[in-house]
Amino acid sequence: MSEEELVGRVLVNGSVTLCKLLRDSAIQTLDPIVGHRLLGVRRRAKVLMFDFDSGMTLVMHMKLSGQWAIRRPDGRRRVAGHPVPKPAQSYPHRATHAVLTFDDGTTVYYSDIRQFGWWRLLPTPDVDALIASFGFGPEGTEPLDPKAFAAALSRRTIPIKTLLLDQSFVAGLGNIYVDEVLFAARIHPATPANNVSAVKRNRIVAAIPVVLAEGIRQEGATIINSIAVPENGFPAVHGREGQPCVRCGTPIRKIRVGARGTYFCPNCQQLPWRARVASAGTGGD
DNA sequence: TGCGTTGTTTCACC
DNA sequence: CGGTGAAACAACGC
Repeated sequence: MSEEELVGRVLVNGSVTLCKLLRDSAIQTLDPIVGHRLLGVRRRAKVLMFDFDSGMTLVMHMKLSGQWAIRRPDGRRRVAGHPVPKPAQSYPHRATHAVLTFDDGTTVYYSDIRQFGWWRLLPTPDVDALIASFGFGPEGTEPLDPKAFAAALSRRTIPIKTLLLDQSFVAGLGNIYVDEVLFAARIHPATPANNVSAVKRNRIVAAIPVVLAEGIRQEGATIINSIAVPENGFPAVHGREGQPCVRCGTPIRKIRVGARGTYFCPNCQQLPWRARVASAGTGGD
């Protein structure tokens, strides 16, 4: 969203009112980009990069509760990310920690109710090394190589959900979207990765880019206090504990997998026979 | 008030 | 050394 709205504009003002937003930044002020033109926007995994014509790049991660709200000079507004602050209310909100103003009158409000997100300002040539240091795997928004995916799964015993959350394995999936991918692929989230059949594996490969595309289209899922407000039936399972499965009507269940809240349909997503036996044999559940 | 929340890192251990 | 699982951390709302 930011690309079409902001690229080509000059940043005329940038204020950060939460010191720790730039805590780990090489440069602790936005001064080096104020008065400069935004040349382009990039994304890798969940990291956004804004390249300015001063040779500096603003890099950011919104973590679990970051939000971008763009207000155009004509009053039109676009909001992406966390649902709080409510898009309809007035900005800045109590949770607004940075405001950017561009030369056409466009204003960007960055809010983060949990304050876990971060911004870093650094020379553009240093960005690649920073991104490399994160060790991201292949982009989930791009088609994955099914052979490499199969080989990787066969070597891992951890729950498939935990593996899909690993950004060095596939980059871009968070807790909500992993649950949605596994629902689309009809796989129990606790299934050991090496017990996922070839058919189900291919369903995962197909589902990942589709789920991420829908998440991006919606500009973030609306989940407030663990309760989803689905749009067009999405999210289908995450945040819908006790509500009927959109496919079979069975109440959605919530469990913990790898210490993460995990939603699934107990009818559509069953453990394979091998995993059930293994889990019964060790007395686990 | 302590627990839940998520993305990520760190830790002990095999 | 790498896979694993658990714990830690960030801050806040309920």
